[in-house]
Amino acid sequence: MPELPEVETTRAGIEPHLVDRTITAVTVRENRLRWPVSPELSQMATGQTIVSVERRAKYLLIGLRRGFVMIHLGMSGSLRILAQETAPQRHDHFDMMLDSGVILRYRDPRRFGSIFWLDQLSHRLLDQLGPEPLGEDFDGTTLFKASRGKARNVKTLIMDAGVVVGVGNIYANEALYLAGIRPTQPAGKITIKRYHRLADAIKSVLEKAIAAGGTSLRDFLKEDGKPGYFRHALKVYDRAGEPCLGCHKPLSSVRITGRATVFCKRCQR
DNA sequence: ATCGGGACCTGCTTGC
DNA sequence: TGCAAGCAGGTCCCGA
Repeated sequence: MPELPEVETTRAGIEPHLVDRTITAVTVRENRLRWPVSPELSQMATGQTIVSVERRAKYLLIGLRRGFVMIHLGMSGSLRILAQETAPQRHDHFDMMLDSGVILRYRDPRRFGSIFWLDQLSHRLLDQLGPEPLGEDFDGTTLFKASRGKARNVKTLIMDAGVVVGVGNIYANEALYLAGIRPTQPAGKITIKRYHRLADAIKSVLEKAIAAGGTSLRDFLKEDGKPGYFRHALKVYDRAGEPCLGCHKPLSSVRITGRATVFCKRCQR
């Protein structure tokens, strides 16, 4: 479900409910996620005050006076803010109770997500990540340099978290369409000029998606239970066979490393 | 070193 | 109607 805009939407939504609150209890109902939930999490976090709610790539980082709770939503995860205790549903794996009475509840049917306790802001899953796409240290030159000598296709390149983080399947398709670049193009053959267009397209589509509250396709809901509205702005994702919004030819689809890839043969070269 | 594919899960849609 | 196959927003890890 969540790519960077959905994670950022969630972060911004939960932040005001969490900062300056004290954690009164942590409940782990199911610890078998992508990796086991850190066994010390409940003991370390309970009684502590939350000082920040940040995001790095698709990880949420809840900063406490001492240590961090790190959450990844995987494919089907979501966080909700509950004003009061309600009976947990199937797949509600984790609760964090606050002194305000609010509960932060984690749901993840497929259990591809993860929840870790971190003593410090360092983790093997964080330390190898590339730059943030909306940061100043990411631009066309970043992509150009990472692509030299690479035979892999450009879509796989921009979805590689070691190159740039946060670009998942929806926004990779959208950004390549906006930049007029065919997803199957070998990354090593693309000019720096076109990589500048692509980096700009990535920034643009992510910013617009964040402003719209993310993309709700099947089951993504914001922390308040409402959907995001960027779905209506998608130009190619989930539109295979439908007319290109530019030239009206039917959109083509292929699979690239197992992922649905939609593009326009005329508008993307 | 680089790359593609498998693996991890559940739930919904599609097609026979 | 029922059942099985196929597919889904992620990404680590392994073997080639």
